[in-house]
Amino acid sequence: MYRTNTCGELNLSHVGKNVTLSGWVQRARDLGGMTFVDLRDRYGITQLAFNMDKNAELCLEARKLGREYVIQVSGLVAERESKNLKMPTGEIEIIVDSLKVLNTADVPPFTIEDVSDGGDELRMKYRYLDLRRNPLKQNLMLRHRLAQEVRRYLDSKNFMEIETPVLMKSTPEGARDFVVPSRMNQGQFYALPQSPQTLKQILMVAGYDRYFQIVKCFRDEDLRADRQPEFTQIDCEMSFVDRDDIIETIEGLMKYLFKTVKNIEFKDAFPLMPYSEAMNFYGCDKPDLRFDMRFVDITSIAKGKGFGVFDNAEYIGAICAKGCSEYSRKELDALTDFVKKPQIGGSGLVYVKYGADGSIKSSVDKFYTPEDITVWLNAAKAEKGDLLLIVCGPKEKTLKALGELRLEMGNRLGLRNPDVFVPLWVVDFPLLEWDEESKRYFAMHHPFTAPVDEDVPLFDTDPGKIRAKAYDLVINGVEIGGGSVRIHSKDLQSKMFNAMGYTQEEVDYQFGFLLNAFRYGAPPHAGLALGFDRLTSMFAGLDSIRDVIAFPKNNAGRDVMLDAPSVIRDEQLKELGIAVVAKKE
RNA sequence: GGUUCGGUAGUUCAGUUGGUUAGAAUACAUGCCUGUCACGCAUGGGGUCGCGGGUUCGAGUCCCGUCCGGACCGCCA
Repeated sequence: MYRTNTCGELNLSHVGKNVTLSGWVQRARDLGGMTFVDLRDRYGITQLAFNMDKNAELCLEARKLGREYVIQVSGLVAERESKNLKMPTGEIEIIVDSLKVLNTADVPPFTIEDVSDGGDELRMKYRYLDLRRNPLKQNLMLRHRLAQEVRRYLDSKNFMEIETPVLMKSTPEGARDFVVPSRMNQGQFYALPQSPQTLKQILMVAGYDRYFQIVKCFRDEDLRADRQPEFTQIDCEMSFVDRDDIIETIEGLMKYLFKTVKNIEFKDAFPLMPYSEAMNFYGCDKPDLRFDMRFVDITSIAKGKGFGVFDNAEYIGAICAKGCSEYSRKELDALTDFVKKPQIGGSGLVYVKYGADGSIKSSVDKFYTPEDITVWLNAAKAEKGDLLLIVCGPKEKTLKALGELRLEMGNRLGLRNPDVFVPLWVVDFPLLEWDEESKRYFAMHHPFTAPVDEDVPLFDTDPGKIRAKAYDLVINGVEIGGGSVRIHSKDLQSKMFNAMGYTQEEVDYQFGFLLNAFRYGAPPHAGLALGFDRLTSMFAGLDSIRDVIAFPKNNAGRDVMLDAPSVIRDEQLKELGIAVVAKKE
């Protein structure tokens, strides 16, 4: 028997018991007359004590132990002479009477401590060592807990977990597909699912009216801190429901998760915000509502006073930064530089300092009287001591820049506390998005998304104005999930494909299987998918999803531990009927 | 495809206007130490300054190229 107990569970109540433990050597402290060894396993750390007086031979053995050696010890649980109340097992130690080295270990390339000295690349290469560290272990335990609670909750609501295939069919729109060559059908390819979208809709046709799956999805796009080429979704679909049923169900799930996993209670319903409001007042479709700082449109009241930059602008917007009227020239210059960065896209920044003494000082004093500026301050509900930041230019671009500036100010003012969670639903997204390059409409969500009923006539007049029965769950500025009510009527689906410029042949080739299914009694249905990695990282208080994934890929989409992707043998290629044009060795 | 930051000891980093033998901490090794728990003290080994080219009397430092890594933009229905 390798062990009678784990390294995390022994305490004063076990004193006097003989136990056997197995684990890794965290660290050894050799004091000369005695040696202490911290033994670690998944459950914790237990101190082992070796004494020269009592057992010199064994103590000398213990001195030879290196970091990360795998050992097995037996001995007596004893109360410590000097306790360490910082650790759960800190009141006891094991007086070891037998020690067995199960395996030696090379010196690890970085320290296996809570705060490691290892850089990202090294930790990825030796991921199995990184995963021994507490922070990573906590993250994976959190992920496991969340997955179990998701299953428990959805099961209690009559959802069925049904697996869908990983070898699927390539879809033309949306992200690039990862493809898998078929040996038995040479020249043909499977695609890995970007989401099980079409199959879950077919499950609705099949009558499984409440489906869910915690499922891997794949997108061959560039990576980010919060984007991996393979990621996990909590995928849901329901029949005989409308938008508000989905919102209610998923909100119930989220509240349950927050309560059971983080002990945070949400009493009120999550607010609904139309897409247009999010864009006009926060400059993005996933506003961070941990702080207010809504945009104030001062276009009409700031124009026409002879200040060319404003007079020629399509839109002039302001945000009010509370208590920032004493910002220095240097700070304002830094903010101006921030706004003018190419990624942000603003052309410049105008400020108004509303001093605590009621004084008004702005960068446009030459063009505006204090009375003019007071009108802006009132519009922004600014108080003495506040700072007004104003950006102007083409409307869409300016809203985006102002949105980035708002987040930057939120960071600077410490208003984005990771321990505070503010959820909302963004609704009424546009159904279609015009693409300048290909001169046609694309589905903003996907081509099976239903339009808002009263907007259907717009298919014939102004498709760009149609609102969709789509909804995103946003928490703290992060898109946690999204979904829609699906089209189940053949006529409506045709209108949709027409608006997107599809020919009947293209529709049949790409979506024939789904439309066929819909001919046999498709129920009204709707669904949603939650980003499981993002949800977990948010619960863990992390910005990156990499540390909540056991084996993530790096910035370039590589697994540096496995060294994948890699070239394959010529025989393999030949068998698949594939010729590689350019090989990257 | 683009922007930007970085690459120096096993590891994390410092390294001044270009200047003589490239440092610190930690890890590692050895020795001392009987209540440590980030133990302590002493000693020691450890470097292709990512790679290639250039400027220069002289390059870790400046220039060009390239590779690798991070963050971001594009992209992600």
